[in-house]
Amino acid sequence: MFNKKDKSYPIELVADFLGVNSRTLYYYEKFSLVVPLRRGRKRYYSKLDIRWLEYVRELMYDQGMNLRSIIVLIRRRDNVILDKCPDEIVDCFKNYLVKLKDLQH
Amino acid sequence: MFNKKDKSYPIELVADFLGVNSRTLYYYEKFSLVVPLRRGRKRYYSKLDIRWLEYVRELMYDQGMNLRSIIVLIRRRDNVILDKCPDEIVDCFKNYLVKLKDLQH
DNA sequence: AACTTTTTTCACTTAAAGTGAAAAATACAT
DNA sequence: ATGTATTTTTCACTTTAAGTGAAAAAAGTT
Repeated sequence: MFNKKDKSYPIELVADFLGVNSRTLYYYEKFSLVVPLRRGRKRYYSKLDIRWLEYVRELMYDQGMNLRSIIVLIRRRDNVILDKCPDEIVDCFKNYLVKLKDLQH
Repeated sequence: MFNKKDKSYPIELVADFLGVNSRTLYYYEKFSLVVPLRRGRKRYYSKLDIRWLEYVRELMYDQGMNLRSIIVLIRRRDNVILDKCPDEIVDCFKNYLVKLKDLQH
């Protein structure tokens, strides 16, 4: 069985799911906001990575926070703000994968 | 005696002390980041206001946070990040006032 | 009324966040 | 190995938040 930390999702899939350009994920990586696994040159993201990115997007788009603030909060291990990332987001991504498979047949 | 909540410092003085343009303080007011007392049209800031603004500047300039993030943290009453505003800042401002008086003689 | 101070408005600058397009690097199939 | 497809990287551009300059508007003072 796979677990949440297995890095197995390629960048385009993740970007599509999040509704962002893959360049945005490269951009986030510059700030170590997310660090995918590299097999050769290719990047692979885990479910936890994706869940985390979903939360980052929420903070930035719904709330208007910037990257630096999120980095500050991580550095301060500010659990008040960082522990509020719900499980349902992962399930949402699961559904997306199912839909994607359906489309490919 | 005056206490820290007495609103008694005019905007130009505060702006000078903080090293910002007074327009910046008007700008912050739009977001209710600081709310000075109005006597007629004129604005007066308290020592607590000033201490708070000092801290806001530190978060923004030293750490790179943006206004929205600070507002989010206030709304969440995030004491982890908001309680770190030290008393010395107030003393620093006191010294500034003394110096200013000296210069006027 | 004339002058000063404070506030407000408009337009501009700067930098962060993000994106498009194309070049470069790599992997893949024949 | 050679041509094709995929992924990464670079460059340049757009958009928006934050901040500022200048001048008009409003108020206060003498």
